[in-house]
Amino acid sequence: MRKENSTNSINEQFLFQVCELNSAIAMISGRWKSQIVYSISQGNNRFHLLRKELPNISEQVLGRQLKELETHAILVKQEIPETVPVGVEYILTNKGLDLIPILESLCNWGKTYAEGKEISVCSIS
Amino acid sequence: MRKENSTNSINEQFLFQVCELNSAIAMISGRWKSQIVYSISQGNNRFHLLRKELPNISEQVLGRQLKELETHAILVKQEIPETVPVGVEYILTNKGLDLIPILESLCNWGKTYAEGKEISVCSIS
DNA sequence: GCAATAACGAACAAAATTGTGAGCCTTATT
DNA sequence: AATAAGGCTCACAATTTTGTTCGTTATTGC
Repeated sequence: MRKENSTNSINEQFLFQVCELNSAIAMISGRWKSQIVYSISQGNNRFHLLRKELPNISEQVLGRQLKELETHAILVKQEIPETVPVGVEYILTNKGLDLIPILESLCNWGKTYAEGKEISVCSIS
Repeated sequence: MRKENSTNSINEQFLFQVCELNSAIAMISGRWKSQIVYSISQGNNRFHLLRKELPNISEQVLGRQLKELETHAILVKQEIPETVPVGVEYILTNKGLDLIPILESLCNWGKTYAEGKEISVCSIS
């Protein structure tokens, strides 16, 4: 899927080395990702619950995003024992949980300015 | 460039309405964007300074990202008076400045786990 | 027997992002 | 006269992300 030596991925690697900020953002950007993380933190930790929360997502896309979040160790998949067919729960790791307050501040930042807080420049430079 | 009625952009709109979190992330994701914002906050607020900081970026791409950040009111362009040819400074708005501490926490979050902090799940659920 | 639920995977297609090559304007310097 | 600095823009190509279609496993309900 990824070309190892495209300028695009070379640049991506370069940024990852400049600062972890860039890899952090790469982990949480992606169409549904941060919303999925947030929904799981709210208790929607099953495949079908997430589908209900995100009615427009297709199953393939949801599965793909979950797998990527798992790759980045933001969540883990756990089979629920004694269920047939076997049910699966998605659990945030401590890494994923640490992300929640940051997502909340991003959310508040967005809200503040969407609700009309004045945007200006501080001209004393 | 954007198709108004693609599923992709419908889904994007849907997420924007679910929570400002998603629009916030949309504003800062994009190959060089958060690094540019951070660099400007560190004083690299001219086109050519940013090029020095990001040696692999092309002028076209830098210009495009700056314009998008301007569209989202994260920064503004200001001509420096009395310069010939006219110089341009990029200044973070208060919206952009408010973003900096959030970017810093994201950066720390990334660093913490990249440096090997143990990742685990809290099994008391 | 047929549909539904839960949880995906593979292959492919559509759309979006990112990068490339070239060009433009003005002034100062060599 | 040619080149460089500073700051861009356009059209197009390459790459990546996102979405679609179909198929799978196993069990319960009608």
